[in-house]
Amino acid sequence: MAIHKKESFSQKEQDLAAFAKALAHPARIAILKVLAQRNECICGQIVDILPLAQSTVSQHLKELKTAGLINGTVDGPRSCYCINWKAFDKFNEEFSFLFNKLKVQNEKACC
Amino acid sequence: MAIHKKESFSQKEQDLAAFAKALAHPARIAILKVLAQRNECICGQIVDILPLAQSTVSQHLKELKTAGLINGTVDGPRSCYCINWKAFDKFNEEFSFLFNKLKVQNEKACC
DNA sequence: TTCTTTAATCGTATATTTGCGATATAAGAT
DNA sequence: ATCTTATATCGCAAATATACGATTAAAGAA
Repeated sequence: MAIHKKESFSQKEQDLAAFAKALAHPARIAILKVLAQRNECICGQIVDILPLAQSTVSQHLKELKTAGLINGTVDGPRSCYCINWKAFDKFNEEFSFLFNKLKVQNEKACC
Repeated sequence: MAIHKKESFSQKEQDLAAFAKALAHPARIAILKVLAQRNECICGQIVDILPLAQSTVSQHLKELKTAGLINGTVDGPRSCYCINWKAFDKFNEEFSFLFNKLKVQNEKACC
């Protein structure tokens, strides 16, 4: 592909895309669902639920954390994770700003 | 990676992930923004705005269309696109159902 | 100290995505 | 019929993502 052009887009566009990207895998959706239901979880509990190897789950958790969707803290030999609701709120807002606001003013018939 | 395991997740998880995936690139966010602002656009107008080749834009449009985020109809030699607001509403709902509802009941302190 | 438990990271194979030029297609204009 | 315009598709190269086993790291238990 030669060169990636992601940088040529606005920061907001990149941020929204990055958030969406973190959600763009069913395993990560499933992880978030578990965290939402239980408020917090250690990695092992998630490994027990998902049909994936420990290393794979750990990698997905890392991506979610890097993207800012979850928080994680070390607790002895284990790691505790929970959803970063503030991030969800922020992106929900950005998303609405970009689309829903515009939607109201021009949900006309189109092609 | 051997085998893809996406199939082992629930349909709703897969659907949400697929929607997010369509949003997971700044170029596609930018395209949606343009469509939201102008209600409808032909491919060439988008090509003029984005810093990408015509073939690349066409590919992104195809992905958005396949994922159901936009509608597209042939209009003589050109193609007209617009946002499929119904899809946005549907996924907004799914998303809220999965996360926001749970959020209200347990936005406790966590790790 | 050594053993066990828990999780992160490394290395690697494979699949998918991104991007572009070139080409094909389709319809209106000449 | 040929030319022009607008877009889709093909073929390819490079970058990323996905998945897992093996290894490492870190801390509590024996």
